[in-house]
Amino acid sequence: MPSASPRLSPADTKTRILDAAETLFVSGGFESMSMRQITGAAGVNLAAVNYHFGSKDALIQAVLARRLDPLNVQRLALLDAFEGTLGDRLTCEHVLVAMFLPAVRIYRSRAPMADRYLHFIGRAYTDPSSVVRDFIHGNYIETLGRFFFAFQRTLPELSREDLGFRLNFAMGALSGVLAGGNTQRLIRDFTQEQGDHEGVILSRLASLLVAALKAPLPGKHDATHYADLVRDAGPLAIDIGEEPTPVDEAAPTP
Amino acid sequence: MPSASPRLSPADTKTRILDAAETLFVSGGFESMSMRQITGAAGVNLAAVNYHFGSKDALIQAVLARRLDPLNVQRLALLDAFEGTLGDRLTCEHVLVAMFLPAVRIYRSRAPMADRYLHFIGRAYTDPSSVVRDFIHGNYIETLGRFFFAFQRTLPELSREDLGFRLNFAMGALSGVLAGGNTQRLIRDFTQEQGDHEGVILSRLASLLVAALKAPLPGKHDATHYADLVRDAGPLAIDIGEEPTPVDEAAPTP
DNA sequence: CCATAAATGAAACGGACGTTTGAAACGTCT
DNA sequence: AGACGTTTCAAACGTCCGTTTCATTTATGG
Repeated sequence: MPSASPRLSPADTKTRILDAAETLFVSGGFESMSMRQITGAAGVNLAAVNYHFGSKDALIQAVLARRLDPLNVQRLALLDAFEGTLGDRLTCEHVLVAMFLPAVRIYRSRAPMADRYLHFIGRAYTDPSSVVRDFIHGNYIETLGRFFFAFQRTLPELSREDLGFRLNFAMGALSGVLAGGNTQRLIRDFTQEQGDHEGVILSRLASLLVAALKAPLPGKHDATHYADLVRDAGPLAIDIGEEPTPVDEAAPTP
Repeated sequence: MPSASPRLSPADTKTRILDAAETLFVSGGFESMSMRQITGAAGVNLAAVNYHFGSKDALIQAVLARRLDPLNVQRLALLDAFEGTLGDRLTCEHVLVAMFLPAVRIYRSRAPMADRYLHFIGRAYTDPSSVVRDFIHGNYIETLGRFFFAFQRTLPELSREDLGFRLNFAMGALSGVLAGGNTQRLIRDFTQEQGDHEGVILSRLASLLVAALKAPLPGKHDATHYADLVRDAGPLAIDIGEEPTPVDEAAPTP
């Protein structure tokens, strides 16, 4: 009879911890995943996380970096390639493709894992904990900055702050969708009956985001159409309570 | 000299707790807000939360219900009014108006508070904790069900599951946008230079969501356009690591 | 084969968590 | 005034948290 539990290689231990932490993070967010849950699910000792990563904060940063770093590398490489090839003929659509094609390709190359991967991205971008938010902001502001200037080149009529805001809008919408999971169904739906060529997927996704990025023209007709509906609705007595008293951030208990 | 801290009325105590909890929830999510933070910020005793609400879980449910219940009441009333008035002439756009007009009116009626209000809604719909998720799902599945059938009436060509999925998509996108905060800027942007009549706001919002709800027609032209861009991108060597070993949800430490 | 570094294991650390307790302070009656 | 129900208060409860310690086991190089 072989030994009951053969020792794992160090690389295996680190990978098992990362995998377990990633799963728990997707299902409950950063604050709700405990070291004992992580190490228990990974089948390693409780002290292993602090030994291999240093702390829980450092662990979640490793979890995030493992998935998001290669994505950003590919995005920047694609943007560089487009800019080098096209020069001034670069369009807003090219930049969008550079942003989303890497994720779409990952989806297609790893079908069983891709759904989880995209769900993870959505969770990472919407997690409320400051550890995750600060990491996302700190480590990807560089990538976002590059894309910001690229978009600015292709949409010169937008001011700095206009563009920054609309980029936030587009990223927020995408994150919200991904955080809901079930992106496999999303992509299948967006590519119905056409075969899932990457071009089709991207055209569906981009058509929504281009609408947010390019300033919608006034379009009096639509406005008045909805104004009619609003008039039909009549007045609504809405009461959502009083203005809350501001919270002072003083220490709770000394 | 008057007494240092005059006793508050019970209603004030409950309201102060709700306000403080709401603020802390928006800034850090459910799991990261502690009872000592909440009561400290509200200026009440630590035991007050358990006395007035019973538990931390019950408190967050009260926080959520205070803001979301009146919203759903208004949404359902508006939907009823539309259905009663229009009958079979009800359109997909009417149902969208019934869903979003209450939030838009709240925004307009309480300018300084509305931004925080919409930010709160976004956080509530994206919080990863199971307490919040279960409450959202349990208490609003009824409202969602009513809107589901209304949408189904106006979009009969979509199957049950098709429509359910696309509703999830639309709600996810909206939640992601709202969770990012700064919705004041969003609405100002969507209504630029036209005065912020409700009809204009809704036409901007709805134009995005209608695109998600109504099945996008194949549109070969767009697809091939993006396919060209994808071809320009060339092959990408993407490695996101191995398939993670599944996590067994066994108890961490007995 | 033994010395050395790397990795794991079991157990405990101080602290923060949500919750409970029991007494004190308050408002409200007859 | 006094009794009663309600609300506040300080203090402590047991539990779980992230982290640390230190002995032990495993792999590696001379």
